[in-house]
Amino acid sequence: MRLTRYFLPVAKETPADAQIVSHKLMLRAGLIRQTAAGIYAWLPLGLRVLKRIETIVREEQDKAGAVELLMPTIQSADLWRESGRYDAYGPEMLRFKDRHDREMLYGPTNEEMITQIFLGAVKSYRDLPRTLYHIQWKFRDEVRPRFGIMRGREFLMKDAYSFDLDEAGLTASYEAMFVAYLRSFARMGLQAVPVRAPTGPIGGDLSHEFHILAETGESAIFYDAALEDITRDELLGADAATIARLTGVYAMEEEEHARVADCPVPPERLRSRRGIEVGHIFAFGTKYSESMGFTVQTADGGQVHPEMGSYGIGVSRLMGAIIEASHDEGGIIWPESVAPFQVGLINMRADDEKCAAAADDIYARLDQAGIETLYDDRDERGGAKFAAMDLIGLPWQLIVGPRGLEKGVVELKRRATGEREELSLESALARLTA
RNA sequence: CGGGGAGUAGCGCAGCCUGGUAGCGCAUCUGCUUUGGGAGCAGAGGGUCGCAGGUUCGAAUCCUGUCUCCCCGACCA
Repeated sequence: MRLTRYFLPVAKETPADAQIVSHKLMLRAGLIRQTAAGIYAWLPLGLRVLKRIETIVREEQDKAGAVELLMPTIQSADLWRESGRYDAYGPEMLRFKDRHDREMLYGPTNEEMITQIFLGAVKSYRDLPRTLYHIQWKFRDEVRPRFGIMRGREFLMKDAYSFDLDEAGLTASYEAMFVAYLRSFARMGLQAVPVRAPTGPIGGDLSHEFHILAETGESAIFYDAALEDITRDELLGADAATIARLTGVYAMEEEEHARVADCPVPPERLRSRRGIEVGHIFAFGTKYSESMGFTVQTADGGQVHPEMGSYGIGVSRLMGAIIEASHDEGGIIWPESVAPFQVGLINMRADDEKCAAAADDIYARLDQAGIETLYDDRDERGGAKFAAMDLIGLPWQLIVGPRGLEKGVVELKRRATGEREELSLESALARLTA
């Protein structure tokens, strides 16, 4: 993509409304634009990252055996009356009427809808287990939206729902999602800490929150330092044993931790950090299958309410979490897996015919090699180009200028470390395709 | 919902107290000089001062109402 044809409004100055670093950088790097409190437009560069995150989540959901569908953002109030949640949900749910005076709502979550869809099609134990998911925009009318995309009112969420015949099946479905979550976050270059979540009024059920450790996190986490020993490779290859190991290690949110009379973790190993909640999974059993009258027939001719679980990942929130975890004074440092482009190609002298021709040629070759490249072909000073490129945080910068061309080299810079080296074009391309 | 703050050019701000018809920096445009880490000089364009009403000869400025945004708290993925 040529910058002279792209839409990338970057800013030197930080908008006054932004408080935390990820919000500031997202605004400055031209990823998002605020349109109302807690509501954002995704600009081209931000949309690319969002889609990359979404793709990782989708791939891991598919790998875990979940099946994708897409449910609407708008739901009818009647559906929520069936489960009894229409009145229970409170003002966080955005309600409105259509032209026929029918009560509608913008979905904050989809348990009711998925249950309705599923029960209309499934009558037999033979159709279980199943896990369905979708990646869709949600709206929750937060009292106080803040931190940019991190606590927005409109946000993109992956929510999965599992249906099992019995509790053992539910546990298996839950663990499959647990693994998918560990892998998803690890692939995004994040270290996620699974925290045992309060089970709430539903009772007796499993629930875990996944937190990214960051100073700006909204919750305080207390955990055993042993959690830090777990490597990225272990998380990528996570299995039931990994889960057993992880869940065996103490990790609690502040409120829960405060209630623990005898913390099993010796003080020297107890760590306290702040965390951004990017995922939440829970097994709630038959709550919705009962309230919505969903039964399946068993092998022996009986009827049972399927055991259900739901599993959420804040896809849009993850972008903020990734930036919180990966940035420096110059701007964002995207992990390669979610970077909007892999390479930023900088033409130092767009007004120099030879240099421009050389850079154009390199751009074409990168394109042929399938390397996603943002090509800064603007006639600007080098300094402005470097600063903008650092700000938007692409993993690699390839710098082409008359000075290097004379020597037959280009400069390759790795954003994360700032390392720069002069290479022949061939070696640079080899490096980038490796 | 309680408490606090702010709406003036695309962004960041000054002007308001003490009314006299709007200014600075960045960004944008033009020209010249520049060109390897956010250039210099000269010039230019861009704002019904959130909105509505009121006071006044005259309102960005004073008064009343209203909308929006931000922060702290409570709440929450």
